[in-house]
Amino acid sequence: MTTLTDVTDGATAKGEQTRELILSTALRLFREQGYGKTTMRAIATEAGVSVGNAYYYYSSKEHLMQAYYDHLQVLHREAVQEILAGDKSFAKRLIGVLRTWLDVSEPYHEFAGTFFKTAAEPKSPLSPFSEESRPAREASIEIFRQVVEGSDLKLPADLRAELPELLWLMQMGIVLFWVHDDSTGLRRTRLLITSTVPLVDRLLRLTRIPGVKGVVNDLVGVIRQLKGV
Amino acid sequence: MTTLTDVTDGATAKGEQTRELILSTALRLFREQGYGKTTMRAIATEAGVSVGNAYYYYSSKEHLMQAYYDHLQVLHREAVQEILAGDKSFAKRLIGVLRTWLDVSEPYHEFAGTFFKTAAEPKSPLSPFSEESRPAREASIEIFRQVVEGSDLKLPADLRAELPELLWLMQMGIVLFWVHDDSTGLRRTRLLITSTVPLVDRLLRLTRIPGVKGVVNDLVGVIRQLKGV
DNA sequence: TCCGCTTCTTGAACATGTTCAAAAGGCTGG
DNA sequence: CCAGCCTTTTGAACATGTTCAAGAAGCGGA
Repeated sequence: MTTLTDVTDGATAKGEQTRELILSTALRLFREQGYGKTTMRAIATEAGVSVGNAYYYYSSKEHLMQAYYDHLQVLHREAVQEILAGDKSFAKRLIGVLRTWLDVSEPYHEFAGTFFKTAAEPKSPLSPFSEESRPAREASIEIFRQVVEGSDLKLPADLRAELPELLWLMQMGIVLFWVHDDSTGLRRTRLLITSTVPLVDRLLRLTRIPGVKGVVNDLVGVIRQLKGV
Repeated sequence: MTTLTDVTDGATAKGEQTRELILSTALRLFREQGYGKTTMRAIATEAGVSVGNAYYYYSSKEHLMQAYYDHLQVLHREAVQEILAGDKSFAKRLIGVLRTWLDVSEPYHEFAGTFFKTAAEPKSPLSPFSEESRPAREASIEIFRQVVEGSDLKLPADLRAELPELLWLMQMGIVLFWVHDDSTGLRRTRLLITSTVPLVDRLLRLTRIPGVKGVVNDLVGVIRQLKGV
């Protein structure tokens, strides 16, 4: 059920401690030397346990990555509350949320690529679309729901209902870009955000124009259809 | 220089033969048992050569995948000429090209995920955005240039110039969807194509409306900026 | 023909993610 | 305190992608 862990039933306090020791050691090594160069043996040795023990808690190296991702999720959600409590402008809220994600994730940028490599594989439970990562995904979408709800944006109800998920998809796109971005200070990704958000904002407000509205309605229909089928 | 091969200088006829033997054996095994379950040892044995010999021609298992991808590219380009010579309707041309890609790629759908897994990793030379796959990418974009050029679509010049690359991006999106699509007969991906293409078509024709035009201009500007920076 | 150079081929060795049977540790009811 | 049972831990063994030093094969020129 949980995405973070593989074993939770009958867990012991000692066990929990070991699990966290392994995770924190792994994340530190990932940060220090990258995902690829960190071996399971190194993680185990550094944490003072055996290799098999690491596998007892995390069924693969990639699951350790997944755990990191969930961790980021929580950090993001927390870091974003201030912004969501303040501004009412839709564009500002969206920019704030996206930039915060960037800030929170920055320390991991170098090896994040490896995670999204795995995430791109459909069968992998680590895919952002998978059943297993549903909780994390929904938590993410929830943030965008807050972005929309608390904003000044006026929209037809059906589009408004669909929007959070669309914004999440937009974020996935930005993440994809971010992963490939090796400009200093992530200049290009920041540029992407500051230039696309106002566009999205304007585009959404254009939905009042009759001709545009028709297209948008169809678009929403398509998305619904694809989700259902 | 080439994307298909690692060693080309001073190649012998015999050498070329071995290279092709290894590639065709690999592709066959990939198709028969999937990418993951096909070991380099199996490929070598089946081809009647040593493991090291396979590595002499293809510097990694993933490069064998890359070779398959280039192969698909050629098949697609050829299969698409008939359509491009016929219809003038932009929507029909685009649908035709996308569907043909689907048909050409169908036999490999099962293990294609593994390729795109790799492709999603930024540093990988197999990434569709990488320098190494530039030739394949440009060949792909060229197809979409043909789609636009020979069509009845009337567009502002700057958008028209940018459009082929945007359509290629759209195809990347569809591929991403396709990789995740396990519906029978790829029903969902086909649905995605038949429902989004008319939308794109309508959206493009909307660019005459002043308010929309402004947004589109900005969008083109953003894309240019991001490509340049 | 023989020498030297490049091309090609080999297979053992290596690195590392993963598995598994066995043992150790710890808890609870009797 | 013991027996039984679940949790935790171990490390050797395994699978497989990859490397590499060594040799074989081919070829062109003297």
